[in-house]
Amino acid sequence: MTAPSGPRKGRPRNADADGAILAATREALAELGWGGLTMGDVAARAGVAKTTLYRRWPSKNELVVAAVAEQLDELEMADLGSLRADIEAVVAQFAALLSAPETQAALLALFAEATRDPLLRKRVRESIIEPQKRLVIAGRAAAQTRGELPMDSCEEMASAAVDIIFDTVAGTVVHRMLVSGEPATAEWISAFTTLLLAPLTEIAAG
Amino acid sequence: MTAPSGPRKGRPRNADADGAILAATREALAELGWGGLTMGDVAARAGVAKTTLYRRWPSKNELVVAAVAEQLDELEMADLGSLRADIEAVVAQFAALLSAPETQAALLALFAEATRDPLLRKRVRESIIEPQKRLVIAGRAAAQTRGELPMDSCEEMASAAVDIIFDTVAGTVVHRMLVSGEPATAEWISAFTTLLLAPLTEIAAG
DNA sequence: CGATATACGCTACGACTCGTAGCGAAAGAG
DNA sequence: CTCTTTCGCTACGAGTCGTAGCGTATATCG
Repeated sequence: MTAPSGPRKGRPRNADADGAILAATREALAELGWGGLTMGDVAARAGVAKTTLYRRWPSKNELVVAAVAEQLDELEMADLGSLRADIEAVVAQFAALLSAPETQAALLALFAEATRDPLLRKRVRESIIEPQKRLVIAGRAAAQTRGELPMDSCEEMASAAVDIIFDTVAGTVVHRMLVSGEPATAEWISAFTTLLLAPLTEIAAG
Repeated sequence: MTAPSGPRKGRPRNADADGAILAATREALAELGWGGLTMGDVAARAGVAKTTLYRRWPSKNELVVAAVAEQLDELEMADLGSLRADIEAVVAQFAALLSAPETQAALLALFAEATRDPLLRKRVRESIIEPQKRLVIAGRAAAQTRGELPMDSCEEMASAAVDIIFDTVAGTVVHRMLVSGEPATAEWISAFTTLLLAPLTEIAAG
């Protein structure tokens, strides 16, 4: 379904233009931010006319959402064999994602817009937040099968544990990368993981 | 120093206008977001002329920074007699403040703009982030006098501890309230405090 | 009291951006 | 060849930022 049955008659769209425009949007977003980004500038960077942008996306907001969504389709998670390694991998992944200036500006601009647009907020949560939560769930499950963490006594506690761990990891990394503005060095990741490991078993046990 | 010795001659500024303008800014920011907020609209809401805004703040950015900073000055650190109670109280305060839509939109819009504007980023850190560290400092001092935490072995370690604690608390609460969009229930606050208390003494001890 | 100095509201302005409309030309389908 | 769609280009109306000028209101100083 949703077969992209493009128009069968007429001049076809430039297939390369979409990627070039979205890349130019992310580039401009990194340099100028949401407010400083202009459609004319994006068009010039992509080497197309401004009217071409509006022919493919109805507004500046929609264009930026599409540009960020395309960027966030790369997220994955690996089982590294130990709880510490998995946590450090998750933290490093967050940090790497947030170290790109274009992602910083794009994500925060999206979050800001989402605070007053419930539809956009829902889309951000489903496309960005929940997938990251699955990383925590997978890591916990792997640690439990390895015997590093006790099995969940009940489903409710497990869900709460996932939420609190995710909020702490994501929140702290985001705060450090975006607010403090300091990079997540290997030393910092290791120290934060140590800090996180101490109470983890307690919470997991319930 | 920095005695705000205002001009001694000439018509004095309307003392009520500052508060009205900042309140109008937060209100407009909640309804329209950063991009939708206009200086003319803020002036109309506050019942002043647009030129009055520019007479008191040099730009839209600075006005929003001041509006958000004023909002966050409401936070206070209460001495409730135990470290756990103090932490839970300040987390609850912070969460309650961030549950207001106007604060959500304001903070996120500000952070988003700050990712591209180093000067604005610096202003945000100085006017909003750094002043809130006083809560951590006060809470730690109270806990130390009560004997719940050891005294600082050296100033450098104490400063690092304050930074880490603040980053974790602020980052986690902000993330949960603004990004995940879930309320900070009493259960969540209690669980997060437990998570925070375990490594706290280690860090404080150095 | 008058002179001085500042804040105020109002209007207008230049520069810039959004998003749209119209034009001729290009590129494919039937 | 004809029809349809996309393309780049130019121009436009509406709206915003931040500034300047003007007359007026309200304070301090001599």
